[in-house]
Amino acid sequence: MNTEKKKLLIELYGEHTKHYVAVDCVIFGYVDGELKLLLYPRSFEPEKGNWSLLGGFVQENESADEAAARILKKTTGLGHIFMEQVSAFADPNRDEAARVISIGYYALIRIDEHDEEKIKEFGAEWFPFGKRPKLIFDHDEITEKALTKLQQKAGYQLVGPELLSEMFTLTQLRRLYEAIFQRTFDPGNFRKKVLSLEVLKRSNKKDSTESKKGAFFFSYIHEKAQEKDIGRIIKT
Amino acid sequence: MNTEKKKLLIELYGEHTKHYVAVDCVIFGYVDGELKLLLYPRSFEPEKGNWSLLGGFVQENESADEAAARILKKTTGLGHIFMEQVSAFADPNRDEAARVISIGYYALIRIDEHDEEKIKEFGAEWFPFGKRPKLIFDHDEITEKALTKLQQKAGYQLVGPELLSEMFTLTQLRRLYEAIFQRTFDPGNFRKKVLSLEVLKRSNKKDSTESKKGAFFFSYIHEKAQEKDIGRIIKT
DNA sequence: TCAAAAGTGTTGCTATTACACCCATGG
DNA sequence: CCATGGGTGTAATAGCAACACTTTTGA
Repeated sequence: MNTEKKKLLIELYGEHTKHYVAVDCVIFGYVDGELKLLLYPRSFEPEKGNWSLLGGFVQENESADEAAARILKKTTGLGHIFMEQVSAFADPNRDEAARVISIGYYALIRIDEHDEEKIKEFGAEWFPFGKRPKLIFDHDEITEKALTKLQQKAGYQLVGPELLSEMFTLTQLRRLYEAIFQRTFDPGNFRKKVLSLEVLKRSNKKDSTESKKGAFFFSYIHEKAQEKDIGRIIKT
Repeated sequence: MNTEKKKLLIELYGEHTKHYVAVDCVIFGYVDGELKLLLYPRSFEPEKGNWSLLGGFVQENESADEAAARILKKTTGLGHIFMEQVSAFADPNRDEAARVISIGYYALIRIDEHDEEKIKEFGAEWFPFGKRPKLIFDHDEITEKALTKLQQKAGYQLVGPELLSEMFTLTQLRRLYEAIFQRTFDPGNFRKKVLSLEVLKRSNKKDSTESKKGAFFFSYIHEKAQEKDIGRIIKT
């Protein structure tokens, strides 16, 4: 298409309204048997100082995925993080200052690996999911939808590797699942189910901090896990 | 918040780029044992004349849901239609003429109820899902994601009422499910499964067009169906 | 009368649940 | 030496898939 023509088209589209488009990130972490949420005090009016999701505007030449990754990198120091889009939120009154259409994301990060300095610099804090403060605008709604999406994902694929460290015991993995699904799982049955997927490799190291006997550390076999369709793990 | 302050904020947001935001609708219908898709020839450049999803821009004071409903109403004459958001599509190069962020939706409509005149007026046509033409931009991707979402929904809730007429036989419902999931279901097992949900009411009328014996018409008990969590119907 | 769909019943298998029980060991 | 989590085994059950079989009636 030549420039002349392109100019014409832009004029054609031009009769329509343009909108601010932002991304808002629900950042999940996990530590001490609890699912956590990384929240930020909003740095400008309106709602300045109140807790909000990590957000930012989508710029000229980046996709929403790229915008979310850029903002996450800038504020946590982490790249190559698992992220997934939740949905778009486009109520014209969702942001009281101006119309901003937001695309919601959730991210899973290993709390022990992030850059604490950077997080402090922005005043961010980790909250237990169940004890999070009220958030600004529709961020509570975004957060709840994000948890639902996370549960869906965790129901079909093991989410251990994204939230735990490289090596973990099956009890740690079970507690993570208990945190995500807000229910308990039978230790024996959970172990059998998870091992039957054949995506975990047992190391010869043991963790002795959580029990007298000591529990073997497992790690994720990434290649095997890629093979699609390991089927439903948790029935909801 | 006073106007003075508000003005200031808008200026604050103002440093960021604004974007065109559109909605694109994957319109599913069902007739003659086939899942159908309603497609439109694009009315302006670029890609003028090529097949595309039904789309339109999100205006100043409407949500994306409202925009989708408005556009659907305008082009099919139908209101109160089941619609669900698929996801946002925000690749900066997805539309070759200008950057347009699109929010994808899918809709389920009863083919026999729509306004045929209106559809003709726009040159739209129904295509069997499996024999649809190549679509413009990323509309094929939107379409595939929409089918996945539809399958997810149909796996947990009966989608009969949205796509069939008020009264339907269990065989008709089964064929609809076979079309959605692109596989066959055992007639006996499907019947038992569906009836066990207790959301269908048998009428005393029979349909005699499809078999010698005649099959009872069923209708949907809307109140019962609203009760959340009828559980997984189809395991995928 | 018989093909073809409607509708019911039976059977075998698999996945899930609940729970019993042994193991190892730090306090 | 015993309480605690690690780890294995098992019996009861529920859900599902496969398919046999019976009913009805128009062509």
